[in-house]
Amino acid sequence: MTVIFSKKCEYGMQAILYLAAREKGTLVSADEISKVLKIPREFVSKILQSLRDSGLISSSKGKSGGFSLAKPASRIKLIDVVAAIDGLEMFDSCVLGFQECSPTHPCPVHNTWGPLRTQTYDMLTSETIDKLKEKTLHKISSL
Amino acid sequence: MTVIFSKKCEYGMQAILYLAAREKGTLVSADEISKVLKIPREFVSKILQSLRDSGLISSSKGKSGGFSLAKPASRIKLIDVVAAIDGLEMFDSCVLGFQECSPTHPCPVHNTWGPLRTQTYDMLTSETIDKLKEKTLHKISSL
DNA sequence: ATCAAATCAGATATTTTTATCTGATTAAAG
DNA sequence: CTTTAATCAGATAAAAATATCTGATTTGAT
Ligand code: SF4
Ligand code: SF4
Repeated sequence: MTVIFSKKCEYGMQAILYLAAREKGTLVSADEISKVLKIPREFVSKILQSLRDSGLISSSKGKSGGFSLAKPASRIKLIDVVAAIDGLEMFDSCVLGFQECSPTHPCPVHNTWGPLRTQTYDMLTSETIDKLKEKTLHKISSL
Repeated sequence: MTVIFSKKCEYGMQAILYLAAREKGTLVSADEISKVLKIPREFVSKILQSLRDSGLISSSKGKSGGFSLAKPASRIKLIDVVAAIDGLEMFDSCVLGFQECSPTHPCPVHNTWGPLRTQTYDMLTSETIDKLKEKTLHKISSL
């Protein structure tokens, strides 16, 4: 089973939250992120590379290189990470796994699942990651 | 990515809903379920076997054998299928994938995700599958 | 008795996800 | 210029999820 998002996506969200919390213009290495968030080093490294390809973060090579947000935290939302890694299809698909999905042929849990799905989407869309900074730092302090 | 539940679990929910909708004491073969719900035959067969092991449905072997609910549809809920196949851990875990989870160290989306998770649980828990019968039939007619 | 149609258990295969390895490149610092 | 610490791309490995196969057993109908 999974909890909505793939590991890649979860780690990606954690990492970008960490970058936002950590940022004062500084570059953060994959190694640091790996240690703080307890994510396998090479794995998070690959995820960071893909987020860079998506334009959410940028990177510098060489000694004292690392990663940083590609734009202000006030302009990045968690949904951006989801879109970049897992894609947004889940917000159009049925929780019961039925293929067809239309208002005229709702699945049996349509009435309750529909609104929940929308709320989940809103949760990822409404707040920019700078707003989540404090809570991220508090959370990380407990890892 | 996944949409909360594994394929096995989605198929299991579909199958048990179909059994509830189809039931007039009749036995339903794995082949019929496979064809109606468009699920690979051998795969749904395995899933049905595991639901039988869990005591949710019962089966008869031999010609004109098949599956039926082990108890009245009014006493089965979708959460039973989730518990039997995927387990209930998702309702205790973090949408961002953080390991530790406690009210004192909430993850950054705690305030919004917590209630949503509870609502999702409620959705699967509040209605018994006989209540979903009509909508299931309508849904299936469109496959 | 034989046949046909079904479940059943266990093995196997395929695909996807998760994770690691290898070696190349880059750039700062000594 | 050499060392060191980092990203990078591509290949590979390991694990989990998804799907199929194989042959045995059961049971109703012919
Ligand atoms: S919950 Fe409603 S909208 Fe979503 S797939 Fe089912 S029928 Fe379609
Ligand atoms: S959402 Fe809240 S309860 Fe759930 S894991 Fe995050 S902190 Fe814990």
